[in-house]
Amino acid sequence: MPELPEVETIVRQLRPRLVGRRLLRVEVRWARSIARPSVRKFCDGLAGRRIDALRRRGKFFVLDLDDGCALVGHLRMTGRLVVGRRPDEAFARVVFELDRGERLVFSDVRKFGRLALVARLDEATGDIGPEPLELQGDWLHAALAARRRRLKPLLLDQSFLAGLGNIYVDESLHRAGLHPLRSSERVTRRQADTLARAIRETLTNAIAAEGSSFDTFYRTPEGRPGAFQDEFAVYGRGGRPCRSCGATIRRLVVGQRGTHVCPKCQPAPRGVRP
DNA sequence: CAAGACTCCTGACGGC
DNA sequence: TGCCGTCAGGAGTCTT
Repeated sequence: MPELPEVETIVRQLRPRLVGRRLLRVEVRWARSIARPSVRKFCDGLAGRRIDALRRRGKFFVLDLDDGCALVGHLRMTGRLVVGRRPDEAFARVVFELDRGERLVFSDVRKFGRLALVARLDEATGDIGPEPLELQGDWLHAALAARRRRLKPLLLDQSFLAGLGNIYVDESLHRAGLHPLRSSERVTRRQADTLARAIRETLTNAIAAEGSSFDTFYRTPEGRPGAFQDEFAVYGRGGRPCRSCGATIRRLVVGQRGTHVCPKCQPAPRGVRP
């Protein structure tokens, strides 16, 4: 579920509540939520540590600890982080006891989310691409030309660009007027500039709206839903009129992912029947 | 190297 | 009301 704007919102809201606090004890209720090291070493390694910083890298959140290690997590589809004295969390998978009688809870209905305790960030994230908020057209153009892939799966590939998911790829491609099946190597320099700007603007607007919520799952740590779902141009709007041109938004499947496209704003590449 | 199938999980929703 | 199929904001692995 959470993509870059949702993780950024969570990090911003939790930062003042977590930085400087101590982790007293860790309880793991679903062992596979811990990616590494072992559950035992995870709990032992965190007990007594102070949180020095909270930040984001792609869709990962990172708690830097006072011993130089980091608690790194990925929320995948349904993960959440909540802080409170008695957080109401029916699906708690990992519970961290903090000082001052509070708890940090990692809850996750579908159990896809993962936490890791690592000495170096890339042990948890692997080799991931650059941050999309700093994306520049010249780099993007060269990177697209170096691959021969359809735009949508490439933009979803975290080793190419770190942070975009299904919603924001569809929204960014619509904003840039590019079809998700367009071949990456055929994107012109000018189109790459437009796409880079569309990605930055889409994400910036989504962060300003505190992300997107359209079911019971994503809530900011303050408990509020995001508001960006009200600004969706195409995502989840199949069969409805495009807000820019009035054409009917189409839903197709690309790389096993639901994909939303305006046939007029995003002309299909050669050989693709719209 | 690229792309598709399948897997990990649970809950919500539509149809019958 | 109940059962069943389908779908979901992610990503790793294996096969073609």
